[in-house]
Amino acid sequence: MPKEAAAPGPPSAGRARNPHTHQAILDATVALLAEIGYQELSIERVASRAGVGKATIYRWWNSKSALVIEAMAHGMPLAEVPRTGDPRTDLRATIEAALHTLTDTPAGATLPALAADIPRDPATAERIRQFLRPRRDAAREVLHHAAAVGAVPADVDIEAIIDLCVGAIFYRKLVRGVEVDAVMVEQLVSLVLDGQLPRNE
Amino acid sequence: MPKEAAAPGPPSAGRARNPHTHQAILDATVALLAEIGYQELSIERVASRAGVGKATIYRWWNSKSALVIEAMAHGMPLAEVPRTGDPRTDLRATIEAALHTLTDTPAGATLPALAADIPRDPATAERIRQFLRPRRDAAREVLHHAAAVGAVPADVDIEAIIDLCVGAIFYRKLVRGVEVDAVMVEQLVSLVLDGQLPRNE
Amino acid sequence: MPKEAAAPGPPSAGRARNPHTHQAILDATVALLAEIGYQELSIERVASRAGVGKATIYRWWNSKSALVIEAMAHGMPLAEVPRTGDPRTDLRATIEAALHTLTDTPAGATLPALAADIPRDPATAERIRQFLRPRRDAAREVLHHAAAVGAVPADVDIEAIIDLCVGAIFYRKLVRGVEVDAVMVEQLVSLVLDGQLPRNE
Amino acid sequence: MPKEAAAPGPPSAGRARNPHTHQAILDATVALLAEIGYQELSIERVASRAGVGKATIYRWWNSKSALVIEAMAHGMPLAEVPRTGDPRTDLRATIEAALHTLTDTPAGATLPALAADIPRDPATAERIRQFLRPRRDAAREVLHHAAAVGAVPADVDIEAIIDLCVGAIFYRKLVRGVEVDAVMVEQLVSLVLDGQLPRNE
DNA sequence: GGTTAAGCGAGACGGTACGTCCGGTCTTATT
DNA sequence: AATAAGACCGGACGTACCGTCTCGCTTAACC
Repeated sequence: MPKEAAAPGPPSAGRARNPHTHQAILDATVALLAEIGYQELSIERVASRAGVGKATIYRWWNSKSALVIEAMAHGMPLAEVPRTGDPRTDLRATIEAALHTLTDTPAGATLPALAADIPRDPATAERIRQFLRPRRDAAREVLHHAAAVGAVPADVDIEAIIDLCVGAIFYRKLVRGVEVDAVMVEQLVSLVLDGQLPRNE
Repeated sequence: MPKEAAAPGPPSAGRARNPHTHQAILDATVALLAEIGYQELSIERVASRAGVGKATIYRWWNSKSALVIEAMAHGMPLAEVPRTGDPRTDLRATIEAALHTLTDTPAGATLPALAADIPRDPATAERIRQFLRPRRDAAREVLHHAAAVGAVPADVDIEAIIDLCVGAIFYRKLVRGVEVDAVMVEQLVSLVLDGQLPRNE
Repeated sequence: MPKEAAAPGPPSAGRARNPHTHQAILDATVALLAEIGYQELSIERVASRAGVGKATIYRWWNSKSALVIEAMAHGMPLAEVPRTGDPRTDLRATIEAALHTLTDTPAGATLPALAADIPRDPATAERIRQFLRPRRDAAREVLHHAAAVGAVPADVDIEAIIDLCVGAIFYRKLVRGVEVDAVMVEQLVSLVLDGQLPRNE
Repeated sequence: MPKEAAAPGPPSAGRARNPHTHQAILDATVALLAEIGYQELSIERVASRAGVGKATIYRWWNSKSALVIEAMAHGMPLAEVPRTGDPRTDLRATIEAALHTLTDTPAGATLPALAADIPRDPATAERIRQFLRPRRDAAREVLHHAAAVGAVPADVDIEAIIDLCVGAIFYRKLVRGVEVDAVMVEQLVSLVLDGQLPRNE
């Protein structure tokens, strides 16, 4: 997101922003993220790949993390999760989608690095939430429906449930570096819908 | 941990490693971690702070993350969690200790950055687990005891429980940048001991 | 001097050049020259100081040196040298005026930088001469009068005399960085009027 | 000249300076000076041409002018002026050598730019004098000999004579951009040896 | 107890990237 | 049509670190 989104404030003079340039930068960022990862991605490389001056990037984004998050938010498609209406099926699909995003897309590998930037730039937290928002919205709807049909208690804390499920996957896979398998997905589904603590098989 | 702990290679002649130097490096790393954080910490600064040549650091650790994890493992005390024998009390204390570590110590701010290094150097995952191990051991014991006294089912998947609890806190605080309060701790205790999903107050 | 002083091109329609703008640019240039010197002066700063677009400057001057020379020519007053009719007095005053210009005004500090631009843009040489012309005219008149009254030989090469005197001062002060004092002025006066080579005191 | 020539003070530790690197930088500087001139020469280009890191250049020279002057001092040969013992012949040859240096070598085109740096870095003046010193020494000797044999007055101010001759050429050619021909050389010789002011032909 | 190889500090080195400034050019809206 | 504002590409700035490489000194471990 640019330093100032589309503030209609003062009509301002000057040349208008070139939208092609803007898009080229985001595209180059997404491409490099997939190719070389967040750590190796440098503003210099993005500029060169996008055929753009470095200053143009710094004009609109004040840090690598800001650029990357906007690129991810605009350039990484939401997993299309079919909604059946069955709480169990839908919840399982939602968790699997989260697992997929964290495990199989550049976003997964990138999120810890972005999170690491929060202490240095608190605005990063808001940007991360902005990226997560649409994914989280989908999960919230599924749980909301589950509560509506009585599959979970009506006063369940949906935000906490989401943090539990995503957090467990995130932590196991991205922090501890342990593979997350279908068993864990099933454990999470059972936990939410059956109040069943994870058991050993 | 040095590249080769006690390599029995050709002990022919030569000189042994200087333990003072080794310790000075770890101390400087811990100090800098607390002062300026992981991102700003550079090998060069550690060397200068420790009064040591850069090459000496590279001789024993092959990356910043390796050095930092060893420094954290040796230089950051384990929270002393008193054990009462009461599952609820002990579990709450354990979760609070985890929360404290993630929230109030340099380790919390550092973990995401270390995790971000995993894709580049898979050995990092093992090192992170090594740092987490003693903390995790404590939690495992508490849950083991809870299972023994019937406070949780006997066949509960202790590893999954730990990932759930720590993951939820980690994710909410360190990834989403949202404060974690006592309510969440209570929710986690209830979840584990009562099979009670988090509810809104 | 504008690229086309009075371009008689297609005066058809359109709008005339704004003389206020023109003067504001020259004023800003003179001010910045005095404040920060030629090297630090940038078109960007001049534009900003003058409240003018960069393109407006580039439209009328094609280089920093062209702008600065015109600004100096129009914005730096000629030293008022009183003419007594006495060759020695007038010559001394003329040399002192040159010394003053080279030593105590921004022009002195700027001339070497402008000269340095000659190899890149030969037009610079003509512009420099244009700035020097009125100063040189004054000196020429003094020497002309001296020749007329027989204080110097009638066929003396006035241009060479001027280059000798100004060159010696310029070279000693601005190239070698050595202070030029009253002794040197006297040496030059004696050289021209008495044919007396410089002596040690 | 490096920031600290060869100060034998503290024997200092650390790796010794690599003389090949040092020479490669000076060589690249001289080559670029001849090819593209002082203004277009950038530290970046020198580094790349010499196959050297930029920081290595900055370690030993703190500015472009410092580097260029040392390169010129070490990389540009002194004109070999044969000494006959005849004051007129030798003086003429000396002046012609100076004319040659200022007119036909990169040094000439470079000197005004270096001089322009003096106000920003006074140390530049000393560096320029260092470059001029051997050339000036040669001239001084010639004039010294002329004084010894009575071709010029015994108490002549040799430094002033040199500034007069070199200054006149420098100023006419490099500042005013006017060609300097053999006539001027002859005028200078006559001035010094005959006390003859320049005359029109 | 003398020899010797490794440990070590210091720091030079080739690189890469940083974040900034400016040069020139071009576009937009205003006057 | 000339302008103020300012976006844009490109190039260079001077700095910080990276990880590697000498240097010359010190010191433990072996003969």
